[in-house]
Amino acid sequence: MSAEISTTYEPKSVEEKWYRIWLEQKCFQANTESPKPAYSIVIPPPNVTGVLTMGHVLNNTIQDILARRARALGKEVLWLPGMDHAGIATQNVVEKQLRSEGKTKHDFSREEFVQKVWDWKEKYGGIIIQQLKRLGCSCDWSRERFTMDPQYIRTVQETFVDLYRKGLIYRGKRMVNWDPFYQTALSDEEVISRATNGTLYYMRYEVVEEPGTYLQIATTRPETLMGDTGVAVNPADPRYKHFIGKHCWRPFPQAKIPIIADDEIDPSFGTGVLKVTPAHDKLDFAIGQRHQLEVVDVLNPDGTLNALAGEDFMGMDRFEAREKAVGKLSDLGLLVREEPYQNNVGYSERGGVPIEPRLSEQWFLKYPHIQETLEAVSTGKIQFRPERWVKTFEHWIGNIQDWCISRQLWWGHRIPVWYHNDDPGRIHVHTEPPADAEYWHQDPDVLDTWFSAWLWPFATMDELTVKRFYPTQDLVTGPDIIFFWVARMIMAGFEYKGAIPFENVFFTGIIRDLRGRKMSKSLGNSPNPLDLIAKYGADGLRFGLMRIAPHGQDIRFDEKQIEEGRNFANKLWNACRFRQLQGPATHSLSLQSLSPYSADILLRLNETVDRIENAYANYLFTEVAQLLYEFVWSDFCDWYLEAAKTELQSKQESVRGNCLGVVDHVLSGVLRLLHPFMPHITEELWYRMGFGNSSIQFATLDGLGINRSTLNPLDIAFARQVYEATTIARNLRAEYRIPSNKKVRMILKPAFPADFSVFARLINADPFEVDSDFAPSRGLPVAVTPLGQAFIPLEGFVDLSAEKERLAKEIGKLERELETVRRKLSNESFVARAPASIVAEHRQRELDFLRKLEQLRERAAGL
RNA sequence: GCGCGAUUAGCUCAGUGGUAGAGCGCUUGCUUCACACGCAAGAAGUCGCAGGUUCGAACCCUGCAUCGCGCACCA
Repeated sequence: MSAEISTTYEPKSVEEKWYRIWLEQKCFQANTESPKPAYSIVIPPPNVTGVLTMGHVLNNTIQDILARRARALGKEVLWLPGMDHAGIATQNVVEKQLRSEGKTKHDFSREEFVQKVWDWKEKYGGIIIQQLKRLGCSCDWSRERFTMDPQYIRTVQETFVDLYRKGLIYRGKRMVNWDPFYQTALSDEEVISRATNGTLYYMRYEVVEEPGTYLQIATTRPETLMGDTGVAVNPADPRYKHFIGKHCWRPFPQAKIPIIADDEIDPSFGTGVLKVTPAHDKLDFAIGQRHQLEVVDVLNPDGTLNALAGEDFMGMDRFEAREKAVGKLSDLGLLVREEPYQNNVGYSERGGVPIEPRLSEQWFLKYPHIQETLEAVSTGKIQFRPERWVKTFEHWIGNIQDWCISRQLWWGHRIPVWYHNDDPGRIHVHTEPPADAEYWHQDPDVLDTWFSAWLWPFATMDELTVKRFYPTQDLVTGPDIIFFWVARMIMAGFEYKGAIPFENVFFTGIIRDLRGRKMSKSLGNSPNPLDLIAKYGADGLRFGLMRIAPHGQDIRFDEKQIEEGRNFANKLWNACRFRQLQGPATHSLSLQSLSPYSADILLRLNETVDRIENAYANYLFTEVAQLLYEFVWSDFCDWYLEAAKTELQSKQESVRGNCLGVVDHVLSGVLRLLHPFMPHITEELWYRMGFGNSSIQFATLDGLGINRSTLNPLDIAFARQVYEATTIARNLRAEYRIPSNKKVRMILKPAFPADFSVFARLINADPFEVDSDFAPSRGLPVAVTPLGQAFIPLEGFVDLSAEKERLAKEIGKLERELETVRRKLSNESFVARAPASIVAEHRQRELDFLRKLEQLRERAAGL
């Protein structure tokens, strides 16, 4: 059982070994038949093209902590994993591959191309699943799902058909966000606005009815002027009132266009005159509709200009065309001036190019259950953590627009709609094609990836699993997909399960580099988590990251912190190693004869367990990590184990045994408490130490806390006095430049009779004498401690002035502290209004300071 | 323009009314029989600024500044 433990923990082999065993033993499989209470969580499905990022590490570590904590609390846990087919991202990977071979998707039929994507997926997809396993994630892999599994596809199609029949899905010609790079429509959420440096061009259009009179117009997009079908001013603008109803000349291709009045025109912007291009701007389109302006679309789907723009522009890219249009205006003497201008331009999230507002025929969804969704979050039926995201959520819901769900891609869920070849108005909306399929053609578009993702919490579950595990308890995700995913899942939950899909949503922060920049591939500032795992172990990475991941705040990543995680694992390893060198774990906890130090550590363990409980209740994972770190490193290793060495070396077997019982109790508890954060090392030590015969992940936390009434408060007070005295005495040693490993003679003039052997050990005093009648000689260095005065009889000369100076410094410090306390106590309002306990505390402090001062002054006076 | 967040030691960050904290880094001393991925001791902070509430404010309120994020506008 007790194989020898090396002095340095080597995570790699241990971590890989345990993960393999866990899988073999099916430890993570959820049992629908289990009588235990259910706990479930669904993974935010990573893209099938994805590789593990620091964001994934954070997100999935938190989920694993929740899952493993739930197991420790006796729950039947389902952590359901899977992947998203990630429409654009995946299609792009394959298209890129084709481009490198000098081909495009149009060299293949649609079926062939889709097959190629599947081939890619089988061969390279899902690397991230292996990476999540390396991280230690306790997902039920037997239930791994993909958003393009046959069953999932079926559910998506049924949903589409159902919503169509309910009238919530409809087809329409509307202004949509068009990505000219991928040549597809996008939802509003996929457009990100970026401040962009551009130019505001001032040009002039001649008024037809008044030759020689010009209207000045400011625009950032001169390349669309060929699509202008009107010029608009504010009806109340005195500068232009008399032009309303007249016309002006569009310079090229030359045409008469009307001057109209519309309230939406802001007279203070630019010149107060807007050129109206209904085909290429949302506002212009709306104005055009109101005034029955013609719609002239001068752009091709790929962002080049078409024949309507004129022959000299035809085929030209939109940004080249901008230069050319400016040049042409200038040549015609119509360009007045240009000025630098910063405005926000909508970019395609995926394509990275400016989007074009474009009029096109698309499928839209009217969101269901908007009101219930809003209420679920506002009333806290679904808890957002941190809560502040509720406001963002409410704002979005309040301004919600219909969702454009069709995408002009090949990879994805094909829209289950067929149009009759002879009469395109006749449509067949069904999960199955029409019986006389040869007379029909299917809609070429696929659905937005999020249209499958919004069904994730239940579309991944069979009937029995839904019954047992839906709704889920926790969702862990980034706030960047609050609209894309979180909000929509709630609506789908109401629509199809009549219930919320999850009770809590934990929003993680974003991991940034030390300069505060988002981590990204292009910046090259994102460390590879697998390199970090190789260097520090998965447990080290997990713990290190959790210790710096404040509650929902962004995180500045510093590899030093991960190193700390590794060091902590090593500390734990060596604490266990120390215990193991003391003999086998056959000692049980006996509360009958606890030493003061044992009583103290058990109380601190109790307090730590309580605080951890409380931190978990509030999803404060960083605090849990911090509490465990402090307890293990400081309370247990630095203080308790060092104090316990005296008992462990006792000749009395019962003293030794009692102490080992406490050490085992605390260590076994610590391993169980740490397991959610550091699953591998805790499992390894659990077995090595002989604390259990089955996996630690199912070990409950029962019996960890000790009934406080069995812990003698006087014992605990004494232990703390010893610790305080130790620090003071060690400080004195250091002041006198005595190396910490050097044994020196010390004499304690005790304040009260007690067993001071542990004190002697902790301050490395040998020989150590206790002498109530000790009469120190002049200038003998002293540490004034709660246990009494500890003297170091130095060999040879004693530097009187040095000791004098040292005492004066200490006295000065104490006097300042005393002064602070006294000032407060002499304040009548303080004594009258502050709670009695606070006042009493201050009084006690005053007494302590006085007592110590008195002793120090006495020593100083004797010099 | 509206909203949200941040501002605490050189660095990364804890700390929601009662003596300013941790780790790293720094200084000093230690291969002390678990651990140098370690041990001990130490230096280091007008808690962004200005008001207010309170016996008492890093913490609550108001205003401001700087940085970041989101939404809207974007001719």
